[in-house]
Amino acid sequence: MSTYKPDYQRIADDLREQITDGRLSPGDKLPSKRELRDIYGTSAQPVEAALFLLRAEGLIEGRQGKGTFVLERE
Amino acid sequence: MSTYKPDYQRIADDLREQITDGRLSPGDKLPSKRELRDIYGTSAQPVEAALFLLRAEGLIEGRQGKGTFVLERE
DNA sequence: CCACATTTGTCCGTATGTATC
DNA sequence: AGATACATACGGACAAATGTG
Repeated sequence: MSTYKPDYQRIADDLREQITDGRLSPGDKLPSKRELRDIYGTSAQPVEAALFLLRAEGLIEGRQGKGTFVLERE
Repeated sequence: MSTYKPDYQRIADDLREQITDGRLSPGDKLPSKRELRDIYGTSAQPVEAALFLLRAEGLIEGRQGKGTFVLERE
């Protein structure tokens, strides 16, 4: 057995936890993708996948030229 | 205004429709990623993103070495 | 057991488009 | 005009699992 999780999953889990436990509130801006890349020590791809996942979950929304923001809970 | 949709969205929509309207049934195997690439005339990336999305939606499941299969509806 | 082909999953680097400031 | 930032796409690479010989 293995406890391995891909980078994008760890990033998504970490950000999701920050959102659900209130460290990130609706309307808050997430770090930029470049910053997330540096924070997690990966390339752009895992960051993209993590944000893609959280978008699909309806937790965040990206706004071109502005940033990525936490959405209101449905 | 524009009706543009990215490739991965078109692929995901097409496959999702095939699943929900019964052309693809639970247990059925989807075309391989290589085949999907050729079918939709894209590179691997949009195909990956489409399957990633449908996986997140719980519609399909990938099995390494075997293929991608339609799941039972929950 | 080993070699090989197939297939899914993940990651890297790079480039382009679009929108904002 | 330039910098910043998100979104999408291309090409290439390697790991893991499966099946066949």
